[in-house]
Amino acid sequence: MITAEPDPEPAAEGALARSQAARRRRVLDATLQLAAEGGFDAVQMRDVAAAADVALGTVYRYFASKERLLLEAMAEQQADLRAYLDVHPPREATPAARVVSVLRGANRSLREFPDVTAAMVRSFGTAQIENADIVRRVTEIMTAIITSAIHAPERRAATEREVRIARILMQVWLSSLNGWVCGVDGPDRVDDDLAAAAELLLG
Amino acid sequence: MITAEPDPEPAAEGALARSQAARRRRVLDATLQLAAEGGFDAVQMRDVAAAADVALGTVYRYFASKERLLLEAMAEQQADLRAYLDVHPPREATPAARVVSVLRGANRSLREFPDVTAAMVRSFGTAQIENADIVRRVTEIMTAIITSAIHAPERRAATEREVRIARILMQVWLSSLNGWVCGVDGPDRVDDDLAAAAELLLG
DNA sequence: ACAAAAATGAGAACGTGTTCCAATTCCGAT
DNA sequence: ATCGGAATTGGAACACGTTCTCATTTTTGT
Repeated sequence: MITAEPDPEPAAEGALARSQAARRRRVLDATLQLAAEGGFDAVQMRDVAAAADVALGTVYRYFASKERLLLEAMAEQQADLRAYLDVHPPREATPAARVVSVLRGANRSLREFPDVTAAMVRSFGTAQIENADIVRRVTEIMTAIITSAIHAPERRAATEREVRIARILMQVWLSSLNGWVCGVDGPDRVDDDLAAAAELLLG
Repeated sequence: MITAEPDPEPAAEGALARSQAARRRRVLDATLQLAAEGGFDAVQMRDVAAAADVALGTVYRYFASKERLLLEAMAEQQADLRAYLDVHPPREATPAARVVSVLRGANRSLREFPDVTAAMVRSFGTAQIENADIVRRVTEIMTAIITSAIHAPERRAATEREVRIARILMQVWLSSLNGWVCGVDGPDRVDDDLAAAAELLLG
């Protein structure tokens, strides 16, 4: 079992690493599944463990808290979006139009699973110091998505000013999502806020 | 006891209303006290009740949840700030400078009690639909504070553009506070973000 | 002053996130 | 094939937000 590797995957270290990766994935998938069905409250750790076919303690071995679990799922989601956009950059003519296009697309996805989005945004809003690293990672990915949109398709380095603008847009995005999932505003408001901000900052 | 009113207060409806107001105040004060000492986690409902010299059930009669309790405290805090600024409007020459001045002052206060701020911002970030009304109230007050700063000392109605800018600044403010209380950024970053945004939007 | 109604107090009880533990299983190396 | 250590399991246990009950007090209307 040490030398014989029936697994076509050449990268993985060994059986342990593979089964751990599989476990981790099952837990994340169970989380998304439960969140899609009933939002934050439906993501109950005992249920996550059961759905992932794993013991409760194992969930906590992989994710230190429910908050962390949802934040890691969020980071993964954003990383996926970023990877997609690397392959399919926006084709609009102006920076403002590209930003609006990208973020509208992202919001369209988020709206398809409002409970998942709500669970993630809520976890984001409650994040504590012990999760600062993922929160930072998420914000960095979101900011990177926006800077890429600003000067796509050319991939030069972002200017100081562009970085500041991207950060503001990221913050508007997050605040607006929060307003949506809280029920303060409708989902269209997210798009509207971002379009207005992009216009004012880049138009 | 019906006609005789030893209380100098003429406005209140009756003894009940007065004792209720007093109770409510005690609960809010106890909340702030506990939050100041140990942040969100130290605001434990049983402790709030004990510190306010009130039964646990009574706390819940006045505030439907811990989240609501902290959000009402936040709304009150913001309302106080707004009232203060009505009396002491910023005297800087440009809109951007006035906005920066007002928000720096607000942040200075928030920094004095970081745990209180953290508790409030955290409650804001987790808000559910049942608290949409206070979340909206808080955001409206914050936005009003900013619009006032934009065109103080003259008190004309805000233009459409000004309202949109004020909303963006409010969202930047909230996101930045969230970044601070999460430990992602230092407290100075809040001021920096707002100064940069004000410059870009109003400069 | 008295009766009905509302508010409060005191505390038990429940749900869910989190922690902890003993027993077991699995992996990697000899 | 087997051993030592790590990972996992299953489940108990704990903490705190929340709900509920019932007795007691306070307020209101007559």
